[in-house]
Amino acid sequence: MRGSVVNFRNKAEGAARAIDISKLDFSNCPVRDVMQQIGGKWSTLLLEALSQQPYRFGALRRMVPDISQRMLTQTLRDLQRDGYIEREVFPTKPPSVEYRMTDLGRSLFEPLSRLLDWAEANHDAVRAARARFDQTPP
Amino acid sequence: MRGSVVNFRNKAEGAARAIDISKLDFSNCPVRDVMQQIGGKWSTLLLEALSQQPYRFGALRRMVPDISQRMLTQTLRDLQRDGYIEREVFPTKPPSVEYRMTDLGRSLFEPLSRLLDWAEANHDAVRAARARFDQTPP
DNA sequence: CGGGATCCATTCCGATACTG
DNA sequence: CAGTATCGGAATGGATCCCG
Repeated sequence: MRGSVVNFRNKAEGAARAIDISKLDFSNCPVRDVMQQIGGKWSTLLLEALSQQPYRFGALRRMVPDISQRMLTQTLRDLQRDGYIEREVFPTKPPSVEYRMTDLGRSLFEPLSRLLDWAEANHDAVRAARARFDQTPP
Repeated sequence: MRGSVVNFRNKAEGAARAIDISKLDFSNCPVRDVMQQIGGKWSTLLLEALSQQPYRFGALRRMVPDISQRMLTQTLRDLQRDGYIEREVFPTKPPSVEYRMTDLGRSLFEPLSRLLDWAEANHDAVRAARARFDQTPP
């Protein structure tokens, strides 16, 4: 398993004592840290869009019709912050801004894409399981 | 791309008119529907744990020391609802409950695991990008 | 056109207390 | 042991208005 589930080495290792949870830094866990961002409501949708080709702000907005302007801006900024996408401003009037994937983003999207393929292929099975669960007596 | 980004066929296709967003059912989008659950704060951690072997409630609690009892219960129920894990109750005194992955869960964890591998391998790059972004002038 | 700033609703999550 | 119930705070996301 990737280190431990929480990805840290207990400094009191060898001492079979209880560990002080408050002293641990769980943000060092890659699973948590990366999945946090990927798991956002709009992240994968935008990564999928930008995996095809660069798009401008307005184009992305049209591709994901129910995203708010605020969340589009914010999600794009967060993806840029993590190094998955780049932002280029063209000083035209009115200005235009283009977003494109970075190499890091493309390397992320490789395994991510396989997961999305799975989601599409097994969506029915998941929905069926859900329906079954919801119908059994409480 | 998997259908459109939002995964629906515009029924007014061919008519280049604006579509009525309020009439669309975005929950039919597998990407959204599956990633929603996977993206939860604890889901991947628990899936990773259970991908190894079945575990009891208390064991999972110890493997993820900072999860609350409430969230452990709830996340496990949600994962069970989606068909990724099974729950078996042994009517001992006191009762013991074991959680194990289903075939569906194992098939999900295959691509998911690749993504977690990526996260572990590229965590430093992500953190570096983040630090760079946060240091550039506001 | 591509945002920033504000305000508000919802949802998520943790802490605590109680139970078969 | 493995939950359930309730509460409150934090985080998340949407709506609206403004701006260069």
